[in-house]
Formats: sequence, structure tokens, C-alpha cells
Amino acid sequence: MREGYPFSDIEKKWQRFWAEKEFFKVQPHSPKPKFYLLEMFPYPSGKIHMGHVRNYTIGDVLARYKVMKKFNVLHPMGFDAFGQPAENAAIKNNTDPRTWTIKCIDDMRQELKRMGFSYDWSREVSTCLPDYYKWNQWIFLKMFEKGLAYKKKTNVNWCPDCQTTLANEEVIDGKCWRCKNEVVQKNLEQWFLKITDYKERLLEDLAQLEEWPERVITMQKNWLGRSEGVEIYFKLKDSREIITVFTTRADTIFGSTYIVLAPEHPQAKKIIQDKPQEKEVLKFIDRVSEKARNIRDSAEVKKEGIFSGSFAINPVNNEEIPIWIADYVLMEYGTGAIMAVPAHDQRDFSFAKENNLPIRVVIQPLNSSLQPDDLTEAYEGDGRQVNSARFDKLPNQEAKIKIAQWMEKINIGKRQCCWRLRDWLISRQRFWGTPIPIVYCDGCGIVPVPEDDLPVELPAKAPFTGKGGSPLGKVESFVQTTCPRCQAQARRETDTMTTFFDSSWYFLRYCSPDFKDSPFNKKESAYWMMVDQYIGGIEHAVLHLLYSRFFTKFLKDLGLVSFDEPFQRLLTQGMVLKDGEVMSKSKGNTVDPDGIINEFGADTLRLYMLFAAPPEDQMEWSEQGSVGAHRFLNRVWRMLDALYQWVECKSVSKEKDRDRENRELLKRKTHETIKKVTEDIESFKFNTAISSIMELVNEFYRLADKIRNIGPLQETVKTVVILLCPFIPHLAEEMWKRMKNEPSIFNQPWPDYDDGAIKEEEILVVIQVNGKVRSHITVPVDINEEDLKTQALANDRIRQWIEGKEAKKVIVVPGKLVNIVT
RNA sequence: GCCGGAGUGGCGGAACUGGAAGACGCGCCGGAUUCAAAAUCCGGUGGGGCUUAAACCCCGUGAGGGUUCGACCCCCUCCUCCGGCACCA
Repeated sequence: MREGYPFSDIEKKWQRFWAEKEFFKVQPHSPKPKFYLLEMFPYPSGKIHMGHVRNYTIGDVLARYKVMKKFNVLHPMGFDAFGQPAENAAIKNNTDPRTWTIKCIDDMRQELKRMGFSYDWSREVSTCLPDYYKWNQWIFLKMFEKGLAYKKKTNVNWCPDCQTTLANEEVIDGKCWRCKNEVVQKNLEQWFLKITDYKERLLEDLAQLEEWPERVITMQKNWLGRSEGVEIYFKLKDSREIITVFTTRADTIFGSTYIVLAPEHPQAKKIIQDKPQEKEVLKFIDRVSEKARNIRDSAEVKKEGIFSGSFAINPVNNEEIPIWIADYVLMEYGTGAIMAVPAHDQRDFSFAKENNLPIRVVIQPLNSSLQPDDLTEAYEGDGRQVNSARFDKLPNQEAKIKIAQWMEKINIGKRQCCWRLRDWLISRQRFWGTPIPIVYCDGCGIVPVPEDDLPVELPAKAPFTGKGGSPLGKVESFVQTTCPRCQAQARRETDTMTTFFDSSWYFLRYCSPDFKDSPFNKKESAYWMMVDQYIGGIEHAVLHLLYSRFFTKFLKDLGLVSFDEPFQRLLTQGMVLKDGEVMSKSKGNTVDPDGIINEFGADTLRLYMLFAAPPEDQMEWSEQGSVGAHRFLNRVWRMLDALYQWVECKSVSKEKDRDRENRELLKRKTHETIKKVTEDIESFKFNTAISSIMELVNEFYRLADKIRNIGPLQETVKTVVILLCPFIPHLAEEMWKRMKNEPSIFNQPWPDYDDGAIKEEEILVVIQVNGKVRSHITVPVDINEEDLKTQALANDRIRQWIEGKEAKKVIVVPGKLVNIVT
């Protein structure tokens, strides 16, 4: 079998050491600068997977590095412990979600400990505990108080498989983000949070997030979806009714030949009253409304529409234009009504062609003249205005502004911003979540549970089957209550909160996990926040990261925090792949971290995870690669033997006359490596940090028996161990101890490099002829340009290349190269 | 369709952001050690050419063009892959 260092004993030993010494417990009142490092907490499934291992290993390297850099590091861990899987598992295994979840948390904590992560476990947080979810309810009540939590009946996303409603953010391509099943629309009364009240701040403050990946910023911008335009008011021909449309293309208003309302538009039914086509139109509206949203959403599906029988007056030219009702206009966006400009909007164009509606060109491209009859598609580009009265001949971009200003002035329009973001639906028809602290009283209506009565605790048992309504609704002892206001018989809200509510503020709870008086201790959070570095998966680019930003701003408005944003710096780590595909149980291509730990140890697993790819990139799992990492660790381990043997035999090599040179070589490499590793850790280039340490180890073995004095060798081994310790903490502690040093190695300061040791006296300079390398020379570092040039030209090989030609130009890059152009 | 990101050996990935492309690791080949194997160690390893050998030469970072003394890196066009948004008015 494989022989090598006794990783199993070593890892257990040092894990025990850290635990007994409470080594990573946060020291309060430290004069050191603080550093709050956070990784997205896991859902406690009971087993960690490679994605967790990668995420948390990346974090742990940074945590341990910062400890050695003498920061006061907060590095907590907890569990996002509410959620459907517990409920489903409980149904399946005939147990209850609480028991199941607690067991999973225990198992998972053990697994995390086996990886040797440097968490302060005394601050562990589990969202399913009343101590925690009490504060979810508290925050909800504050939102309710401010009018930010409200109930409304509307069309909502419903996942038939999960048997619950979903937020817009949880619907990906018309499918449930969790189970990937088709989402349908249901008309239900649900609780929403008015995240839209914060849309401007959510957008503006993205500018503060300079250390977030551009990708995430873009995704959030897209999701918020701000677009500038104009609301235009169209009077009806034969009533006092006004229809408001929204457009981003005010420049095309003179080309509007009809108006379209969404089928659900509240005015639709009004304008068809007493019209001959009333019945037919109503039938159309009913039919179209039933079309599944995702079918209607698709651009490929044919658009249907019907003439309403009414006409509107275009306020800019008093033209009568017909009003249509069509399914290509969505009630959810803008005003649910548009002015159609077939000449300059492809959707309007297709619809106009289909229904024989007129087309009028109002923007001519610079080098051609469009005729309505010749058009085969809409012209959506820029040009000059035509058929636009006093705005004719203006470039359309200029006209866009002028027309908007003019419409505002004469009160036929108003500049507006339209957003894509909708309010956040937080009700879930599931058991295993935070009860929404609301009571329904026949007399008083919707009544919030008083703060003093919190938490509204989940009952110990509920008849959950996974189908058919909120399980809490079937627990009479839970439902039946008295109205906090009038003491009459009342009923509790039976929906629970989405778990994204729980995770929107957990980073604050870590600052004071046992605090009893409010969600968190203001003083503590003021000290620790913002999170200096947050690490997690890209899948939360919008969901969790948007919600947390929203909560932070809300808490700021409450006066509980003084900052706008929760996360200073964000790293989104790449996924772990196997055979080119994401590891997943359904694909059956998972690799169990436990197995790797048993076979090679946690240090090997950690090292390989970090070495195989940069943190942000996807990473392909390779069995061979992990073997290679293990081989390297054995090689590191044997450096101790090498030192021992050196003392034992002192083998005399004939190269010992180059002792001084070799010593300098090793010293230089050692200090170069310190420099490189330090820079690389700071910029998350762990893979190259490790490869440079590998180089140093190679150099050590190459020179080990060519150096007379053991001192420099010991120095190098010591440096290797220190540089490696954030990556492979167990082995590093063990070697540190064996080198007769006092544990823990993490009490050591991170080493500085010696500039003097790195400095070279002579350097290699490349000589090119016409950009091709033809020779190289070794010269003193401080050689001046003239001398370098002379030496280059005098070089034998170079003389051959430029023989018979004239050096027209010589480019000298100091310290690097000389290029001779002939 | 729009907006991002990426394309480098057999593989994972390097290359101070314009200065010797392929560091480091995996794999493979050869050698040492061994009764043999495992483990370990040493050497080689982009393609082609030339040579007894070394030296050396040519080609090479998705394709094609350009800027530059010099391009994986900057600019233009195109192809492929990945991600986001998309009937958003």
C-alpha cells in the first residue's frame, strides 16, 4: 500500500489541539485591526460535498493567513437550517424535521471539523432555532410597521412539485430553481416585502462595490432593470378615460399607429363596454389569460390580438388610432399599455403586418429612404426625424430628449423610469420555516403579534404530507389564538417565510450570536461589520446577495447599522466538475470528500482543491491530481529526513567548493518564494502560490547535499512550512513542532522577505535581432544602457546575424532585453 | 437578439498586463534503486527540421487581418464554448 506520512494521526492530533486551546475563538477588545471573513453558510444536508470543501478551503486559507498577519479575525460558521429538504426527508423517513435537521447539523459540523477549518465554533448560528427565528419575526414586524411587509392577492409563481409559491428570483427560465420543475401561475393572497422601495439605492450603491466581481454587479443591474422613458397620456375618442403608455422611444411617437393594452389591463374591459365586439373581446381576454405565463413569455410563440372597438387620440398630432388588446403586452411591465410604432419596433411591426395595421416611418437612416410598403422588418436604429412636425430633420437621439421635454411642458407626458424588479414574495406554504407573526381577527383584521410575544414558535408536530396547503393550518393548537388587540378568538397566519429571509441578515447575528435584546448587538456589529471578505457560489448573484443588500439598507433606516452595504469584497468560487459536468447526485458523478480524507487526509484534499485551478474558475476533479498533491506533501514531510540525514552522514560532495554560491542561491529562492506567496495569497492566486512553494522544495532537494552548513537548509524548511501552513495546517503544525518550535505555528507572524537577498548582482539579458531571440548575455544589474548596447552588438552570435547589414535601431529595455533592428 | 467572460501541449493550468510562450502539477517515455513490485530518486517530454551529439533553424497561444522594433496580451472581422438578460415597450 501507499506509504507516507501519518496524516490520520497528525490531523486528529492538531484538530484536538485547536479545539482544546479554543485557538480560533475570537478575542474581544483586541487592539489588532479586525477582519471579518465569511463563507456562505450551508444547508445542513448532513454531508459536505466538494463544493463546500472548495468554498470553505478558500476561506480557511485566507483566515489563517490573516491570523498570521495579526488581524483580529472573525471566521464563523453556521447552518441555513430551515427549508424543504428537511420536511421532505422527514416525510420519507417518518421522523420530524427538527430531529432530522439537528442530526444533520451534528454530522455536518463533524465533517467540517475533519477538514480542519479555523472557525470560531462558539459563535455557531442555526436559523431553525427559536433564538434565531425570533429575530426574523422581529424584523418582519418592523417591516410591517413601516409598510414594507404587506399582503396582496395577485398572480404568483407556484411550484406544483414543491407545493409552494416562489419569488420571481427563484424562477429560472420558467422553472423552479430548486427542483427544476415548470412553475405555474396561481392567483393567491400572499405576503410581500416592498423591496421595490429600495430599488434606487440598490442600484446606486452597486457603485460602492468596487471589490465585487463585475459579473455579479451586471447581473444585479439586469435584475433591477432600470430603463428611462416617458409616460404618455392618450385620451379616448369617446370617453373621458385616459390611457397611459410607457415608452423608451419618445422619438417615435409620431409614428404610432395604434395602441395595445395587455389583456389583464384594468381599462380593457371598460373601453369595450357597449361596443359591438364586446363579447368577442371578453372571450379573447379569458382565453389568453389562461395561457401559461411561460408560453406567453416565449418570443417564438405567435402573438394574438383583437381590436377593442375603441380609438385613442395621439396627443402629439390629434390623430385617431385604434386600441388593440394583445398578449404581447405584459401587465407586469411599465403601465401594461404601449403605443405601437410598427416602423421602428420589430414586435409592433410583426403584429401590424399580421393584422393589416398601418405603418409610418418617422426616422430615416442617414443614407437611405425607407418606404413603409418596402419594409420587411422594423428599423430600430438611429437617423433623422421625418413626419414629426416641428421635430423633423433632428437626429432622433436629440429629438428623443426634446420631445420628452415638450410633452412634459404641455402636460401630455412625463419622464419616468421603469424597473424590472418586483416586490419580493416571502410566503411559503411549508412547515419548516419561520412562522409569519400575524394574527387574523374578524374584528381587527390583520394584527401583528406584539414584540413581547415573540417568538411565535413552530409546533412540535404537524401533519405534513408534502401536498395540499400549509401544514401549520392543520395544527389547531397553533392556529387558534386570541387577537392581541381585542382578545377575541382569532387565527394565526399559517404560511412560513422563505428561507432567504433567514439568510438575509445572518452575517449580523454572528457578531453577537447570543444577544437577547435585539437581532444583534449594535456595538458589536459596528465593530465587525462590514464583512471584509465574503465567499460563495455565483448562484446567489441575485437571490441572496440582493436580499442581504436590501435588508442592510432597511436596518440602516431603522438606525441599527450605519453602513449601506453588508459585503465589502466578494469572491465567487467556481464549481467543481467531474468529467466536464457539475457534480450532482442525479448525475451520479459525485466524489465524496470523506473518502478522500480517509485515503489521503484533509491536507491533501485542501491542497489539491487549491492547486488545481484559480478559485474563481471551474475546477475539474481529477483522481490523479489528488494523488499528485499527496505526493508533494510526502515530499515536504521528507524534508525533515533530509535534514536529519545531512547531520548523520555529512556526505562530502565535490561541489562543496561552490558552497557559498549554493547558499546564496537557496536563500534567494527562499525569499523570492516568500514574496511570491504573499502576493499571490493577497490576490487569491492560490494555485500559483503553491506552485512556487513546489519550486522551492525542488530547489531544496537539488541543493541539499551541496551545502556545507545546515543552517540555510533549516531556514528553508522552516520557510516552506510557514508558507504552506494556511493551506495544509495539520502537517505544518506537526513539522513545526518536530523542528523543535513551540506550537502553534499560527502564533508566528507571516514572514517578510529580505529585499537584499532577492537582489541579484548579475542578470540575463536577451538579445533579439528583428524581434527574434538570437542570443543572451549575463551582465551586472546596474549596467547602463550604452554599455549594454555595446555588449549586445559585440556578441559573437549577434555579429553573425547582422553581418553585412546595418543596425538601424537598437531598442534597450533595461534589465530585460536588447532588440537590434536591421 | 443584446450584454459579459473565455478559447494556450495528451490533461489541469502559468506567463511581472507589450519583452525568451508552456512555470508548477498530472500523464507519458527512459534510467537508478529492488529478487520483483510498490514507494522514492534522476533525466526527458509543443510540432517539425538538421546533426554522431551539442549548438542551431523553422512553425506554434480558436481563424484571418492590423498596430508595434517586439503581440497569448492592444485594435478590427469572424468562429466556437460558457454565463446573464430577453415580447421589458
